[in-house]
Amino acid sequence: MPRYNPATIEPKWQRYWEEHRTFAAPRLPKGEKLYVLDMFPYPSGNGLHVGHPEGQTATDITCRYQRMRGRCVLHPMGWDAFGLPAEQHAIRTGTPPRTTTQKNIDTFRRQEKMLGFSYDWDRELSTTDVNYFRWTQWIFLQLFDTWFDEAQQRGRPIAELPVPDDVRAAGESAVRRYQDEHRLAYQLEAPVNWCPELGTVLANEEVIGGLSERGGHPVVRIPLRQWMLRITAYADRLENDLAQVDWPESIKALQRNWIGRSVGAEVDFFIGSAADVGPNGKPAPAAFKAWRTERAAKGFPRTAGADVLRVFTTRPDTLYGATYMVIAPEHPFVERLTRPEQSAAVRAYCEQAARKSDLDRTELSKEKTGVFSGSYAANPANNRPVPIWVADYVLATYGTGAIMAVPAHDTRDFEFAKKFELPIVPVVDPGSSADIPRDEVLAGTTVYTGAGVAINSSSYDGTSTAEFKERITTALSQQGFGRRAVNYKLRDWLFSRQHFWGEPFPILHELDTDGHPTGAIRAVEESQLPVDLPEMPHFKPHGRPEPPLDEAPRDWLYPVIDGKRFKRETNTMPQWAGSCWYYLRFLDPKNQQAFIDSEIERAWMPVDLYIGGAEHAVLHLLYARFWHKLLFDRGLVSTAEPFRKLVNQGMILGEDGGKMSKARGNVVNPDDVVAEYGADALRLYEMFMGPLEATKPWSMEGVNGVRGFLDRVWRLITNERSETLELNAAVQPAELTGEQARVLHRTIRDVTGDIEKLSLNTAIAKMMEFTNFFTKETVRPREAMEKFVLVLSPFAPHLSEELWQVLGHGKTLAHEPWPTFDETAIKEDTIEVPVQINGKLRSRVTVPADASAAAIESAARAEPRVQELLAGKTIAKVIVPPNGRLINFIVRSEAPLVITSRDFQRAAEQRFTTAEFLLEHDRTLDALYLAGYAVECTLKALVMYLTPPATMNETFERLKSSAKMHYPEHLKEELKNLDCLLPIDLVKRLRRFEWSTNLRYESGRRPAGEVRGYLKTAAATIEWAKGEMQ
RNA sequence: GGCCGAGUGGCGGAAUAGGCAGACGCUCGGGACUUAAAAUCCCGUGGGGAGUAAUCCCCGUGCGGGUUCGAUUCCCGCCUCGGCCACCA
Repeated sequence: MPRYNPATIEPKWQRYWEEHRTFAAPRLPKGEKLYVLDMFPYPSGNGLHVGHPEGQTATDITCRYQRMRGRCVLHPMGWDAFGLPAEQHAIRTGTPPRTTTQKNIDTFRRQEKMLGFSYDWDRELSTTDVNYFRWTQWIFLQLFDTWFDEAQQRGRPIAELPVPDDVRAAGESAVRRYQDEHRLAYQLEAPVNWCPELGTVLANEEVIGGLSERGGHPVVRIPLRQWMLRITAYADRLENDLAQVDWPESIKALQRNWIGRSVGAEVDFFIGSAADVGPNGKPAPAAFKAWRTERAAKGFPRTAGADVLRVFTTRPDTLYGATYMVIAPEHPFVERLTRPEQSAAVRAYCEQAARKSDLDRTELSKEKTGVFSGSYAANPANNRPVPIWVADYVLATYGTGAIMAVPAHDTRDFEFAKKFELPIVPVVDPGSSADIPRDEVLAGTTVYTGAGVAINSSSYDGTSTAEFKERITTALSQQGFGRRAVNYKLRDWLFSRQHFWGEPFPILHELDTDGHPTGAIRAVEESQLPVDLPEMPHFKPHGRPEPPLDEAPRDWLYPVIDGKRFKRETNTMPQWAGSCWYYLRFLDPKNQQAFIDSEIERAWMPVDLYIGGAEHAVLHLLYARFWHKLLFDRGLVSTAEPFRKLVNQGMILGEDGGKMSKARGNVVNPDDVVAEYGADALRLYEMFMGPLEATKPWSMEGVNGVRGFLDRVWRLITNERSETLELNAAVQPAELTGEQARVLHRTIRDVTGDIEKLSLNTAIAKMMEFTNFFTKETVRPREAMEKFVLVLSPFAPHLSEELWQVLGHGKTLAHEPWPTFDETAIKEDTIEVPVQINGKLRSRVTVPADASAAAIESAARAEPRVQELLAGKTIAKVIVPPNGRLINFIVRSEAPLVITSRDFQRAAEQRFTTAEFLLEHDRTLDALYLAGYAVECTLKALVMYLTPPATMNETFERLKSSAKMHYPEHLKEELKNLDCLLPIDLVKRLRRFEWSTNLRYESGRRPAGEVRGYLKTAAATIEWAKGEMQ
C-alpha cells in the first residue's frame, strides 16, 4: 500500500544527489553560465527559520529550471558566522566561539540539506574559516593600499599618490603620515558609540534611538581611535551605478536616500580674528572690507580658514534672508566665538548637549533649544552682521557643522527664530496660489519652503528660485565667498569593533624601545597572512573600550619582525566584512594562491540573481558594492557591479499576523513542518503563499492544502492500492486527446513563463489546474505525465524524482531537458466572446478562434438573448478591441414615450401609482421616465424651496415654469398631482436613489433591463413624497 | 515630518500596454462511498433580489471626483495600514 511518504522518499533522493554530486558546478562554466546566490545566513543558535527557505526555494526553483534549460548553473551556500551571540555565549559559558559556531553551522547544514536545495556543497564556506578570512584580511590590505583620485573618480595604489613638495621636504615620516591620511582604510580619533553593556563600540547604524540595535542597551559617546573606510569617496559612483543594475526601484531609492546626495553651495561668513572684532562682537567694517578685497583677489580657499564660518546650503538663493547663524555644540569654533558675557550660558548648554544621548535629542526635537554666543558674522550678500547661535538642531557631522539660518524659508530655522525672537525676513514670494497664505509669508508669520520669485534680495529681486540659485552661486565663486558644493548624508564607515569573534586586522603598531606605540603603523606582509585569532584564556569583558584581544597571549600580541617589536591591532572587523565578498570566494573557494582566480572570476561574474531579505537593502548591499568597486579599480575583478538582478523576499509573519518571535510564541520550526508534511510540501507552501516580495502570514492549514496537492499528484501517477510501487492503470502510452494536449501545453507554457517572472504562486496554481483536470481523465497518456513531472520537479524535487523513477527512468531528472510547448496545440478551434451592451456583460457567443471583428459582430447579433436586448434599439456603435476578446454594443433607445392622461386615470382607478401601473403593463421605459422625472422634479423643488427667500407658492410657480420648458404637456399633470413641497428629511431618502438615472436614461445609455430596481425605489419615493404632502 | 509600498470574498491571494473581477488554495456547507469514522471523490460557497425552474437582474476591488464605449488597472484629491529614514541645512 505505498502511499506518498516524504519521510522515506526525501532522504533517499538527498542521498542520491549527494552521492552523484548531481549539482556540482564546473570550475569554469560550460556553455551559458548562471550564477544564482542566496544571502548566506548567520547560523544562529535557534536553527533555521521558515523565512530562510523562502528566498532559498525561489532560487532553487530558478536553478533547477535553468539547469534543465541547459544553463551552467552555480548555486552555492555558506555561513556568515562571525557575530556577537557566539561571543556572548562564550562569556557566559566559557565555550570557545569557534565551537559554538561549528555546532550551529552543523545544525544549519543539516536543515538546509533536509530541504533538498540543489546547492553545490563542495563550495561551502564560512567567513570564520582561516582560509576564508585570510583573504578578507588581504582585501583590507588592498583598501589600506589605496587612495581615491577625485579627478579620475577611482581608487589607485597609494604609491601613486602625489605628495606635495612641502610634505616631502618634511621627511619620510611626514610622507607616511600624509599617505595614511589618504588611504581608503584610515584611523581616526572619533567620538564613537560605546555600549558598556555589550562592551563594544557600535556603528551609527547599530544604534537606534540611543539604544543598541541588539539588546537595546544604552549607548554613550566617547572618543576612541577607530578604523574607518572611506566609502564617502565612492558616494557618487555608488549612486550613479544603480542605473546599471536590475534591482527593485524601492531598494534603489533606499540606497539613494542613504547616500543622501544634495547639491547646493558652500558659503563663507566672515568672523575675523579677535583683533577684527569690535566690543559688541561684530566684525569691524574695515577688517571685513579687507577680507572682501582679499577674497576677490585670491578666490575661495579649498579649506575654510579660521577667519570665516563656512556653511553648506541647498538654498543659496535665500542668502539675503539669512538673519542669523547656528553652529553645532561640538563645532571647533564654539569656544572662540563665545563672548565673555555669554560664556557661562554657552558652556552649560554644550555640556548638557554632550550628555544628551541621541535618544534625548530625538525626543526633545519638538522644542528647539540653543544659546547666543555673543558674536556676529558678516553676511557676504548684504554685508549685514548676523548673530551666531549655538544649538543642537545643527549636527556636527553633516555639512560643515554650521548653518546660515533663513527662518522665513526653513521650518527648523523658523521654529527657532520664533522661540528666540530673531528677525524673519522673507526673500521668496510664493506668488498667489490657493493653498499658500501669501500674505502671511510676506509678513514673515508663516514659513514657506517652496520655490517662487526673489524679493528683498537687492538686484536679484524678481528672479525665479532656480535661476537665482545658479546666478548667485556663480557670483559667490567670482567674489571668492562661495562655490558650488555637493554634500552627502553618507558618512565614512566605522570599520572596527571591540570583539574577539571577528577578523583580526592585518596591521601592526610600531613600538619604541620602551614598548610605547610610536603612532606609526604598517601592514602585515601578504606572505604573513593569515593573522589567525589566538587561543584565549578567558572571555570575560574587562569593562574598558579596548578590545578583548588586548588580553591575548603576549607572543601573539607582540610579534618581533626584523628585530623590531610591534603590537598587533586588537580591534577586529565588523560582521559586514565577511559578507562583502563571499560571492567571489564561492567561485574559487579552495584557492590558496589568490582570493580568486581571475579567469574564473571573469567567467562567472556577475551574480545573475541575488535573493535575500530587505533588511539588507541598505547596509550589506552598499558595503559589498563599495568593496567590489575598490577591487574593480585595482583590477582584481572585471565588473563594476557585483549583483545584476536583486530580489527581496518578503517577511513571513506568524499565524497571528505578527512578527515571528519567541516572545509571541508563534515561531514555526522547519524541522516540525518537514516531519509532518515533508520538505516538498514546505517548499511548495512557501512559494504558494503569495508573491515572493510580499509580507505574508503563515498558515498550517495552507501547508496541509499543498500537501493535499502533492498527494493528488502521487495518486495521479501511482497505484496507491497496489502492494508495490507501480504505475496507476490510467497512465498508458496513449495519444493525447486534443483537450489533453491543450491542457498539457498550456501548463508547460504558463509555468515556464511564471518561473521566468518569479511568479511562483501562480505557477503552482497552474499545476494544480493540470492535476485537477487529469484526475478526471480515465486515460492519462504517459507523455503528459512525464512532462508534468519534469515541470513540477523544480518545485517538489523529491516527489518528482520518485515519480520519474516510477515512470521507468533510471537516473535523476535534474538534467533532463525542460519540456517545450506547442502553441498550435494550445490554440482552441473556437473561442467564447463576451458580449456587452453598453459596457455590461449580457451574453457570450462562441466563434471560430480566428473570427474577424465583423464575424464576431454578426455572431453576436444572431444570439437570441442579444437580439432580445437590442430589439427596438438603435446601435450607435460597436466596439471590438484589436485582440478580439470582447464585443460591446453601444445602444440608444428610440422607443417612443407614450404616457397619456388615460394612463393616469386608469392607474388611479386601479389604485396604483402611475409608475406602478406602467410597470405592471411592461412599459418599463415609460415608467422609468416618469419615475425619474418625478424624482427630478422633487429634487428641483427641494432645491428651490431651500433657496431663500422663496415661499412655497413661489417655488411651485418656478417649478411649473421650469417644467414647461422641458417636459411634454401631459407630464405636467403628474407634476401638479405631486403638488410638491417637501420636508427636509426627504434629502436623505433621495440620496439613496440614484437620481442621475433619469439623465442617463435620457442620453440613452441605460439598458432597459436595469429599470426595475430603480423603478421600485422611484415609485416608493414618489408615493412617500405624496404622503408627506398631504 | 520625508521617502517607499499596500488596501480586492470568511481567509491567503488571482486578474493591470484599460476589456468576462474573485484563478488556485484554505475555510465552511451539501452529497457519494462506508455499519461508522477517517481518507477519497463530486457539487456549492462575494452580497442582495426575482422566479416552480432553466435562468435573470442589481450592487460590488478603501473613500470622493475625472478620463473612457468600458476603470481593480490610468489621472486628481483624500482616508487607513505597513516598512524604512528621521532636526541631513
